Amino acid sequence: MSTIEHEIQQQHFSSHKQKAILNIIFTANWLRSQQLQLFKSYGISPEQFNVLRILRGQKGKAIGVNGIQERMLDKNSNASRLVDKLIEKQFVERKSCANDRRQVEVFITNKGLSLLAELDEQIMAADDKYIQLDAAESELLNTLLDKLRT
Amino acid sequence: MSTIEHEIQQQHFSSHKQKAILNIIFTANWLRSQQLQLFKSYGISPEQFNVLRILRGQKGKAIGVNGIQERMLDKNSNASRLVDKLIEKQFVERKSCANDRRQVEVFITNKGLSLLAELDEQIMAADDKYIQLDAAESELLNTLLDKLRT
DNA sequence: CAAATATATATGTATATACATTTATTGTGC
DNA sequence: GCACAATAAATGTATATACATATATATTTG
Repeated sequence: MSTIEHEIQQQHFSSHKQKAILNIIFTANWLRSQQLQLFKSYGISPEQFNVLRILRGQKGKAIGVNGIQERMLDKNSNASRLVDKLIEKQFVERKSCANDRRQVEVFITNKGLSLLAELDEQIMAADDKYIQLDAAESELLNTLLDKLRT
Repeated sequence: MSTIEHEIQQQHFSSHKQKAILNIIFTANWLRSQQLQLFKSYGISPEQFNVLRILRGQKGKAIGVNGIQERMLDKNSNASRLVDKLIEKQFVERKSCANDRRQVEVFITNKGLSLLAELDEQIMAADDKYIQLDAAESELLNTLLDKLRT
């Protein structure tokens, strides 16, 4: 019994669409909670982890704070400060850009890559375990979410 | 083109499931962003709005801070402080409980009900407009999300 | 009944988001 | 070239979450 009705103790919704909105928000919070413990044990937040993955995805190619922001899951986040936190922990480096001195170029360090290699694997293993969807259902879910935002 | 691939500029995902996780989190943030402007014009946050709706749902029946927390979309939120903010704005009242003096009973005021009546209608109208799912698709989405968390 | 335990709520602190503003630099029109 | 707008990033401040701890009251147990 993990219906949204049960989870938020609400029996009536004005429409399936309104219910879906609450369900998406609730499920996103639930997902975050599931992952938090693991993140915490590595001294990093889900948002910082997201930034690290973006940087790894660059494969050494230069990216600025703006580029990170555009690729983030939350477009209203504040990449500048997240990068600060990651620099403190030596997971990323900041280099000033020669061509355009307004820009900075952000790179993931070897220490950052090591962390990701380990944490990423554990997060994915955990996800696979507690997310009760098969590939076809996941694909359908992606289709619906993409359509929702069209 | 509002596929998640495009939105976060990432072409490769390790599985449909992993992609779905990012899609849910991204979509929840997107939904929040869509609603924020409207909330802001009424001097309230989405989380405070959620608390007000919970209180309205009580139809005058007493509920404590704990009960609010259990019904919230984010179980890790902090109902106590959200109630504080709502009291400042006179949208809710706090009464000490006679039977159990540890508890407080929280009620929505007429001012709070008026706000909800107006804002709720506008939020739902806006949602209907920018959420591109029909009732059947919404129902399917709810089924998938409920299953995911099983 | 007193001491220990449990419960309801509040509070302290670190992190993150929302949004306006600031600072530094670059590009453009005249 | 210079004033002015545009851009990249950083910063200030309010709100919210995550989690540990504190405070008050209630319940249980010896």
